Amino acid sequence: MNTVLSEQELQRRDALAKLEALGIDPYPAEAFEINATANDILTNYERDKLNYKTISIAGRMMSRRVMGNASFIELQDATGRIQAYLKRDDLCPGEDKTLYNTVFKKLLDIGDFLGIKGFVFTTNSGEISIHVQELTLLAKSLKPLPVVKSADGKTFDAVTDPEFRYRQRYVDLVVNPQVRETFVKVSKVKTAIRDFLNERGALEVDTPVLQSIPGGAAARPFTTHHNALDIPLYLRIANELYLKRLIVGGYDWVYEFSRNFRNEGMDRTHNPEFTVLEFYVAYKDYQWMMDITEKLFERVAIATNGATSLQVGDKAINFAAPYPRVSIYDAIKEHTGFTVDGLDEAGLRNVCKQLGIPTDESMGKGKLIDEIFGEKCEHHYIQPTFIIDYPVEMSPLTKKHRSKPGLVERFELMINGKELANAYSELNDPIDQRARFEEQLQLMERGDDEAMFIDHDFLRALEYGMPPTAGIGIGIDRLAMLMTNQQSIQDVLFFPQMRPEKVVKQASVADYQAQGVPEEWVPVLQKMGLTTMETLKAANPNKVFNDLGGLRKKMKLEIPMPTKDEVLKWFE
RNA sequence: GAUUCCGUAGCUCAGCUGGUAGAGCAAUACACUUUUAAUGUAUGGGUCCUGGGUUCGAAUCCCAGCGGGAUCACCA
Repeated sequence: MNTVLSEQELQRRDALAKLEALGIDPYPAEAFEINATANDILTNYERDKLNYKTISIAGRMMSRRVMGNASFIELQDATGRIQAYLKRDDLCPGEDKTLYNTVFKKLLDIGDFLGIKGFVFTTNSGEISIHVQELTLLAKSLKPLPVVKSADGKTFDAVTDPEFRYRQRYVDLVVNPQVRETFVKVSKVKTAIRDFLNERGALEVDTPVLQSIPGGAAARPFTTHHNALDIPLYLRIANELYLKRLIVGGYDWVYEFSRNFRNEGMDRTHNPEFTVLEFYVAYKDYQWMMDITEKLFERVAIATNGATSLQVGDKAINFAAPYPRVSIYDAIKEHTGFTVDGLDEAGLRNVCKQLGIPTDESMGKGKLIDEIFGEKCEHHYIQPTFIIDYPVEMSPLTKKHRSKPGLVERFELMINGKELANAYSELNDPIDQRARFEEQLQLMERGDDEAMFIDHDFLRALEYGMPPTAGIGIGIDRLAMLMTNQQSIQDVLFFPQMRPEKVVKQASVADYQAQGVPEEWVPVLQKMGLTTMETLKAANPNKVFNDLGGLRKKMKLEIPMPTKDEVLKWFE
């Protein structure tokens, strides 16, 4: 990040000063009353012209076409862009034409926020426009926006650099309307889920983000420290164990949009913080959960895109319920030909070897089966499919299967070759749960750094009794990616994680003054690239003195030259 | 973390086997008093990501670093 001002930034600061000199506050405090939006005018004006005789609208000026005593600008508000027409003598009915000639033409810039009052009309070339009668500057913009133009569906000079777009998302949102659209859809996904759950009597809750035991999932947490308590705390990797405590407490359906944090790699589908919707329902099982899940996804698809069918890349995905249900063993058999049902650890390792899947000593039975599925099966499930009945070893919080020994009542929902949701009949036998946690401890000792810790308070809660419960976690960011047809998680998060930007270290004006440099010469030294005291002192005093004269002329500064002796003191 | 590609004006991008840094938009000034990304003329604007090296000479070649993208690994 460079803090030296560019030519255009200096011009805008100059315009700012001139506005103030004219008595115009570039950042007025008063509210600006609005009675119309761009989209409202464009969609309704033609059939309701009488209602647009005295409109008041505000937004950013995104383009300006001056033609002598008349001009056209484009105003962009939250709903879109509309053209406005300014005529000098309408804007300035009296003798004083300053507002048009100076303020509008010289001192306003693309990106400024304006409030305009006037009436709507249609131009000769047929474009619905606002005839401006009053113009108010609402906020001056000091940094030039990238100018993106478009016509006939073609876009010119669009800002596409991902680094620019993610670091300065505000600019991305201003100049790329389709990005604003994407995030509106992301919001619709969440609203649709809330509506769906609230209609059925679910209770939205909040549980701790700071946890002393990061439980409920297998992942590496971020660690932090609480000063007053003097204890380590972890940012949550999941909220599962807290929601189940609430089921113990007597609620029968709770949900939370949980911001989770995992200290792992980042890529197109992983951000260190991400959102998972979890919900838990008393007296239900995973069969019921599959029924409700397919209804939920169907609802979300309709709410965000208006249809159950959705084109994602080159694939059409159909969210209409119901979805097929395939056991993980059947899936492996179908896609590899191997029957892994009943195999022990050594047998599974052998299968992995034959399939060319690398294994290591820390992997238990569950992990091995997971590897085979992930490697050979997962990507085949494009249409929504429930993969069900997982081995007990990979599911330490899941109830044992009612009829199939060695398995648990669990499903994952696969869509477009990716896992979108994970759900199960919750384990509510406290004795069994304690034993499962202890197995996790053994995995940890074998070197699995993602195995779970024992949460004794959670076990105590289970000992008071938890009703049979079905629970699910749905990856909201990935669901949003799917629903908005985005390839990268960074495109459905407003501010994806980035390495912090380097701020170019720069001396302040006070630093220069302390060195004896008069304030008016500071910009000149900065122009020479002498932006720190170290570079200044290391510079050749004779050359600096000479360059001062040259730049004084070039920058059109009307300040007297310092003497050479005065300049030499800057280097002491 | 590994591999690979990229980093040039406010923005989008050219810049060949090394020879004084370029265009369009944006900006400034003037002209034109008119519309549909696109009026004309002129002007200003650069730490060619940073630091080394090779060379008479580096935006260009080499090395290292920084930042980003993509692929992979881990995971949701």
